[in-house]
Amino acid sequence: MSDRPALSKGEMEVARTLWELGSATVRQVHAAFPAGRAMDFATVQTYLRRLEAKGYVHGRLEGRVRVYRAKVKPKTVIRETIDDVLERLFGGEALPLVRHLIEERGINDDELAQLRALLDKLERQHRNG
Amino acid sequence: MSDRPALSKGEMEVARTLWELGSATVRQVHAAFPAGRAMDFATVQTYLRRLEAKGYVHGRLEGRVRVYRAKVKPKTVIRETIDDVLERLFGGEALPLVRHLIEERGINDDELAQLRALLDKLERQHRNG
DNA sequence: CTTGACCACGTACACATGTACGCGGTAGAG
DNA sequence: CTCTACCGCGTACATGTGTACGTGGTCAAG
Repeated sequence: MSDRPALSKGEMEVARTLWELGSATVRQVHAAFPAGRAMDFATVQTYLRRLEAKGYVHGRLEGRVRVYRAKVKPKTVIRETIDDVLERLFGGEALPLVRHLIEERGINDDELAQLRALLDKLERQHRNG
Repeated sequence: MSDRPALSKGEMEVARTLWELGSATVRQVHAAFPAGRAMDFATVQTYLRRLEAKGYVHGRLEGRVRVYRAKVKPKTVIRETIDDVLERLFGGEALPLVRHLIEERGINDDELAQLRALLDKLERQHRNG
C-alpha cells in the first residue's frame, strides 16, 4: 500500500505547514511556523527538498522563487502514519487506541456529544449499507 | 514531561514484546517475535541494549544470561507516543484522531457497541465527578 | 580434557534525520 | 552600473536507526 518512504517527524511538521498554506515558498513555510517551534530557514529548505525527493510535494520555480505545493493529501499521510502507529503499538487494532484517546486524554462534554453523533451516523450506515 | 529519548519504530516493537513477556532474555524476546516479522537475534540484542541505554528497560545478569524487564510502563510510552503523533498531525487535538479512527478504519458492530458503552460510562463520570 | 552450543558485548556500517553553512546568481535600490 | 538583500542549490556533519558479525567466555555432553 504505502510506496513512498515514510515521513520523519520534522518532515511531517513542514508538510503540515504546507498543507495549511496550500502552496508556498520556503520563506512562507518558514514564516508560518509557530513561534516556539522555529527552525532555521535553511532547515525548512532542506526538508522541502527531501519532501520533494520522497514524492510528497512538488516544487516549481516561479520566476526566481521555488513554490512548493503538496502532492499527497493529508488524509493519506495521516492514514499511513496512524496505520503504522497502530501496527507498532496496538498490533493493528484500532479500538484500543480509540479507548486510550477517550480515557487517557480528557474529552469534554462537547466532544463527547460530537462523538455520540458520529456513532449514531455510523450505526445508521451499518444498517443501511 | 518526557525526558527519555523517544523510541524508534524498531525499539518500540522490541519493547512491546518485552511488555508481553514481562521479563525475558534476548532469546525469549527474539523467539516471541511474530513470524513474518522476524529479526536477527543480534538485532534484538542491540535493540535491548539501546532500550536500556535510553532508560526504558533494565537488564540484569542472572547467572550467565541477561534478563531484561521493562522499566517504563506501556501506558506511559503509548501516551507519549500518541501525544507526539497528536502534536505533529493534529495540532494536539485528540478528537480529530478519534474521528479518523472511527471513520477511516472500519469499526465493526461489536466495537461500536463497546465504544458506546465507554461513552456512557464517561458521561456518568462527568455527571457524578 | 575436548567439543559444541550458547551467550554477552564490542564493534561495524550504510542509510536516515536534524540542523545548518556558504557560494554564486539575480532583482531591485540608489 | 554597483551594492544589497534574497534565494536556489550543493554540501556538510553529528547523531539516530536498522541490521548484523565476530570474539571470547562458559556450561554441558562426551
